[in-house]
Amino acid sequence: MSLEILKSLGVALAGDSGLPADEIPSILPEPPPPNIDADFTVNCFRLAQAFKRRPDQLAESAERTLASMPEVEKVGRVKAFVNVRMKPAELHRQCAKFAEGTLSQPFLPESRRMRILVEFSSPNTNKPLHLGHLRNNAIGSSVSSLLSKAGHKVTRTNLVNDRGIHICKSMLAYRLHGDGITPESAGIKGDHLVGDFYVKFDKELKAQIEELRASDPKLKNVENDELFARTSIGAAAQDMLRKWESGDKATVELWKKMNSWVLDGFSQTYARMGISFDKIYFESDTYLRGKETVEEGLRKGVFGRREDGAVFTDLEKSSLGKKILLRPDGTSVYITQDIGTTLLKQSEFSPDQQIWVVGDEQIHHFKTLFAIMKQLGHPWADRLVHLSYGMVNLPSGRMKSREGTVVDADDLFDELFSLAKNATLERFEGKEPPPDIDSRAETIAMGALKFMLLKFNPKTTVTFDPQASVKFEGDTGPYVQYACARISSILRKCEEKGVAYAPELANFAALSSREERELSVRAAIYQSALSLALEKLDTSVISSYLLDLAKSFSRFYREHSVLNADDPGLRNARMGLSILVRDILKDGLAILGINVPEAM
RNA sequence: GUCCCGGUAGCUCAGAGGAUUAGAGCAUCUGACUUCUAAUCAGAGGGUCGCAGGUUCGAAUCCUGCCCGGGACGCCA
Repeated sequence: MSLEILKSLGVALAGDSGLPADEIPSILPEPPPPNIDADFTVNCFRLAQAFKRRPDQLAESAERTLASMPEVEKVGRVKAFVNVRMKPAELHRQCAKFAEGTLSQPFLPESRRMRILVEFSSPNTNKPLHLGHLRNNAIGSSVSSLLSKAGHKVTRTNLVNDRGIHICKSMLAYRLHGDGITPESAGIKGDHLVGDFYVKFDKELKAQIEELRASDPKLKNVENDELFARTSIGAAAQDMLRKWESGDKATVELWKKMNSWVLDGFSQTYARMGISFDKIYFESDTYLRGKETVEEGLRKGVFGRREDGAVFTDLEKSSLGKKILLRPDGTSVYITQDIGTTLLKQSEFSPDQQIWVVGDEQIHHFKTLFAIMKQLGHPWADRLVHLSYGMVNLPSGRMKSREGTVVDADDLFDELFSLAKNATLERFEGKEPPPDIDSRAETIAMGALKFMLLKFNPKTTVTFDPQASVKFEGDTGPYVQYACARISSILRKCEEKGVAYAPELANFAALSSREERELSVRAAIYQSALSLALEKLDTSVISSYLLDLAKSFSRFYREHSVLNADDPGLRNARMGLSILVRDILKDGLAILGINVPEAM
């Protein structure tokens, strides 16, 4: 797919280059720099490789070919950039056709569509979700949507980490100090209630460690981790974990109760974010998996056994060193579980590809996991992907739950909601505020938050400044939403005046201004943005694109009136263009998980 | 010690396998609401692209070395 004119160009250039018809590279338009008088640029530096020609030669051929086309008004060339200006009617017709194609059908050819399983979020059930989880959720969810839009069959999964010593910490603190309190009796969300006990445990642990140190000067240089089991509270937590693993009734009951509180809280947070999963795995169900696979690998000689009985694998060849898979006592480690769940997901859904959205501190872990899958001879092992992302820091540094510096997800939602509501109220000063103000404010707040999380490349460690990040002006989600709301408003006004859109009346030849041309071309390159985002698995490409398109629209809006256009031909052409732009903005925002209010 | 990621305007970030005069938002300053919504638009100032070499007609981009920041290299998860 591309502009018709560029498809023809591709055919001509391929003919010159002796490429077979089914290997014609698709040529996507690029916006020209502002000082060049053209609608779009054909970048032959980028195309040179695909056409197996030298950039300058390719550009010369392209220039000649384009100059001979009737739709073309003017062609210019700077080095290997061919700048094209089309006759307005053709420009708008071809751009609209191309952009509509992108909206209405998956942009990957059927032969390249796969079944893909994405795992993201994966929270621990000992504390509520925070800003870091929100970045994970936003990335995982938007990448899943992008993959679907491309034409892949996507399964969204979440592996909830609901067992282990950290869970027992909250449980123990609850048993010691809970006094029968419940989310209902306390009037707080279950995940927050449990999180509070986690913090309590940690405080008490710290105090006990201090006591220990004070009582014995030899402990001065011993790590806190090593002192854990020597505190009464630490030992009790370990004991609780053992009891849980052996199925002790009272322990399991408490665990079930507290976990259900946390999971209830999570569902509310997910629901508010508009995130859902096709399958939720619980580590309490899966944590014993992987052992059989490791033992089988041992029998087949893929893995080795150490003198003390531990099972390990040698990944020296991949320069990953040796990795323990089973401890000397036969118990499994973190990666053993991941081996198990990877195979479980593989057998349940037979995906062609699995993607994990997990923080970049686990890059090494996933390299190891993938190398082991390859050792085990799985043909899909080459396609496993760790989509890693950087931390979200505060201006003051890292967020630390133990120090109370985490930005809580629910609190942030509430804060953004009230800011959005106040901003909306300000705009209705002296007037009756709209009845749907709460839903508007919620849409705007979530739009601002998700856009903020998704406008950066996932790999970068980002700084979240609570003061600055919470704005609704500039490069933000609300800016893009606002462009949509304005278009809706234009269309409402048109309808009120009885001049609803009539495509057959549109005179696209009349759209000759710089703003109108630019807007059409931006709309047409939507697919380029999606393709690039897919290739990089980076939805920030889409955020940037949507900002550009919204900016182009805002400029157009300032310069040209739709409703008061000189004649029906021009008005309908502008309406058609505006509708297309709104549809693209909505479509792109939907990939990012952002809704659009009808009015703002 | 080894490996990975980053260092671009005061701040937060874009700059796809080299390529048209390095971009955007915020912040600062100037201008635009009797008009389809000013959550907007137009404009100004602000950069030795961490440093030093190299490859190239051409480097923020590729190569080497160094400096700075973050992370990983667990029988933690």
